[in-house]
Amino acid sequence: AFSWNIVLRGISESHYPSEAFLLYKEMLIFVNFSGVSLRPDNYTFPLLLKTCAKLLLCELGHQILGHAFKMNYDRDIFVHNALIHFLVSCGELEDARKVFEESCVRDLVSWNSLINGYAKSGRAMEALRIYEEMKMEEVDPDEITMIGVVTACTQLEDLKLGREFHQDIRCRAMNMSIPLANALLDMYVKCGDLEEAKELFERMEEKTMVTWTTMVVGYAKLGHLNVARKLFNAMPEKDVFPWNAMISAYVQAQHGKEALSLFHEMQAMKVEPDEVTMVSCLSACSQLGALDVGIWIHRYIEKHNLSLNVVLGTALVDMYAKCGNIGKAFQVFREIPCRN
RNA sequence: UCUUCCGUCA
Repeated sequence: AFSWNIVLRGISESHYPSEAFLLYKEMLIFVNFSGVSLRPDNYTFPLLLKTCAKLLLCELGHQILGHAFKMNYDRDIFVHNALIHFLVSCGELEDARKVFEESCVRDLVSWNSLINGYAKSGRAMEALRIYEEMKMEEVDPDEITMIGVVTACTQLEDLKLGREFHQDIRCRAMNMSIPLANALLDMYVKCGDLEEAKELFERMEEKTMVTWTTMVVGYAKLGHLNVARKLFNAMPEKDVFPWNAMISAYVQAQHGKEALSLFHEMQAMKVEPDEVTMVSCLSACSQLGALDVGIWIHRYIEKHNLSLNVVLGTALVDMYAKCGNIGKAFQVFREIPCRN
């Protein structure tokens, strides 16, 4: 099982994680030279559950869980923690909580899975409450715990509490990982404390695209478009996220022209636009009455088979309507699945 | 070889 798990892990981190399930099936029917069949072990199931969580395959996850329990891995801590994470990802928070509470095996990772799960699902207050419980039970938080509670502060726009956590992190001399620094940065930005964000940003010796994008968004949101743009230009590398951030910043500031010119620049740099890019650019077209670009985007969407969901559909309808082509607007409107 | 973390949209 050891070598199978290694391959399984590789596949899970690849571009085609769903292949992992095929390998798992093979694993179940595999019989080795001596005629001994292979058993998935307690490392196999967490891997599979994680992949289910990532792909939101709730049904399949429950099936795999059934296998794990049948093979008596129902008391394995890694399986439990993976299960908590899986349930949280499927939005089954109550069940995740139940598994956690009824679990006879519980460690820091279990707490982290639950806290971060609640925080990511937008239930900040509950995340913080669980954190309090954790401290009552005298479990020491680590930097991953802190990411969860800082994220909760971001949602609540609770700058005061966020600062307290930042202080805690410093006092306990916790490892300031990049994700944690990014989470703090995001907290300061969303709470409107750009000064603190800037200081932290400048002190970070290692920065990722997330770090830069967080700052770009921060300046843009407060209307400092030129500062945002300078940061954007200074970025050592850019994937679709920063491009989207900058484009949408221009759109929100009613600077449709700059938005579309960035859109062109982005393509020149060979960055693949996605659905978010399209929505922003369509808004820009609406602002400018740029029907030609709008039609071009519409074709692009069709050519690349980007799914016409409500958001994208609405943006298209809006673009056609505002650019004066009501007939086309109606036509697209009728094509939108599950309208609201 | 196992579990937990960050940024963009009408």
